[in-house]
Order: sequence, then C-alpha cells, then structure tokens
Amino acid sequence: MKYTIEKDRIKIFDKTDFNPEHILECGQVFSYSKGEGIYKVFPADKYAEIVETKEGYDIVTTSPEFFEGYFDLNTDYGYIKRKLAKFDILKKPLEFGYGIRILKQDLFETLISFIISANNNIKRIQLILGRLRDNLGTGKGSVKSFPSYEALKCQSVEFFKEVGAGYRADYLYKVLRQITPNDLVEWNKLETNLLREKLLSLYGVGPKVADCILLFGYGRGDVFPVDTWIHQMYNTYYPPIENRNQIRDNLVSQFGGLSGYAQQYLFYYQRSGK
DNA sequence: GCCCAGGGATGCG
DNA sequence: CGCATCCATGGG
Repeated sequence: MKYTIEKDRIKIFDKTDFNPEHILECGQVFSYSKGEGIYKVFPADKYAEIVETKEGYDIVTTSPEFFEGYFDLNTDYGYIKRKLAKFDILKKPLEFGYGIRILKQDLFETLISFIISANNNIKRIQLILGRLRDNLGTGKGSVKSFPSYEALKCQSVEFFKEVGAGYRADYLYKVLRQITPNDLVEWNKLETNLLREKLLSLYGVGPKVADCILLFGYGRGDVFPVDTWIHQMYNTYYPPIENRNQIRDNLVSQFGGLSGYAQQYLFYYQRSGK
C-alpha cells in the first residue's frame, strides 16, 4: 500500500486496503469516536484524526511514526485477502469489509478493555472506558489518555463499580495485582499457545478475551476469537455445535495463520446483519 | 418487563 | 475434564 510519512500526518494513497470505518467499527478497538466525516482515534496516550482525501486518507497526528505501526501499514492486506478469498464463506465478508486492517494495540489497554468487554455490548464498553479516561487519564485536550497502570492499580473495587464495570469490577481489581504492563511485553517472546496459557491464568481472561488480546495486541494471526456473533455465524454455515472451544479449534485448523484476519472479516459482516 | 451484549468464575458431577 | 448457574448494567 502506498503512503508517505510527513511531520504532521501520514498520507495514504489507497482506498481499497484502508477504510477507517471498516478498521474502527469491526469490533477490534473501542478508543475512537466518529465525527462529521472524520474519525478520531485515541489509543493509549496518542491521538489522530482520519480525513478522506481525493486519493485516499490522511492520518493527521503529531505521532505519525506511532500510527504507521498502529495501523499496520507495512502488512500487505491485498495478499491476505487474496489468500482468504479461496474460502467461499469469506467471499461476501471480504467485499463488505475490504478496508479492514488489524490494529497493533497497546497490550495493557487491550487487556483492560477486553476484560470489560465480556458479556457486554460495544456501546457500554465505550461508555465505561470513557469514564476511566475522564477520571484517571491525563492530558488537556478533549480526549484524555488511557489511564496508566499505576493510576488504575490504586483504585478500589468500588471505583470500578462506579464507572459501570458491574461484576467485572472485581476482575479488574484482581488482574491489576497479577501483572504489570511490562510482564505483558515480556510474554511476547512466547509462542502463541504458551502465551495463551499465560493470559488464561489472569482474572477475567477466558478463551475469547485471550484470543482478542493475542490478535489485537500481540498481532498473532493463529487465533480465532469466538463470541456470540461468530458462534451464530458458525452454526449457520457449519454443522451446529455449542462448545465454543471446539468451534475455535475447528476454525483455527481451517484458517491457520490467517485465522485472526478471517475472524475480523467474518465478525464485521455477521454483525452488520447482511 | 424481557432479552441481549465480542464471557468468565465458580461449583458440582 | 464437561456442564450449569450466576453475574451488573444499559439499550432495544
């Protein structure tokens, strides 16, 4: 994909492998908002606005190098889509979400966000995360940074209940006493299944949340998060089963190292209701 | 009022 | 192991 990096922006000259709506609304990320014709993204302590141009999109930001990695601009999604197009089940999802890219998100933010995501809906997840930012984030602009580990760790269970985390308040309180952000970075050395075991040992992290962290944080393609939408999709197009771990294993053995990518196109399409 | 949302922890067999 | 039950909360 063709793009250039300037001081105050990344200019993307492509609309086929990059579409902000597809990227941000395919369920992988919660730290964004939609304005009038522009998307605002605020991962960790960074900020960018995405505006459409004649030939593509501009990512306007003071941290262009960061967003080059964040938007995974060096990965060839044309190649990935050509590989996935060989599966009939992905034909329509690939047409529908052609501009999806998998974001490389901050590990700690991803952990906290997806613990909150469990048995929850995207709107309310964003509501809770927004309250965390407002209460504990730093910065003077309209959007505060994601709270630091230290700021979160000194909060009580009651605090997490007050921001609306519900029964997940206890998970958050506990997981902050199990790991530091640096532990998460260290674990990146591990092979996927070992890393998955580590994540599964954390409070509030089960198979689905672990796979989300592996895919959206660690960038591991050989995982397949199975939530209610994927479950629904699976039972529509495959012989129906109820065990989500079995569904996960079946899909990973079918899509291999491209599982995570396949999952995003399928999730986005399934949730659209088309 | 009922159902559901990017599920996970716990307990029981 | 596999399975059932419970869990807060807000929006449709």
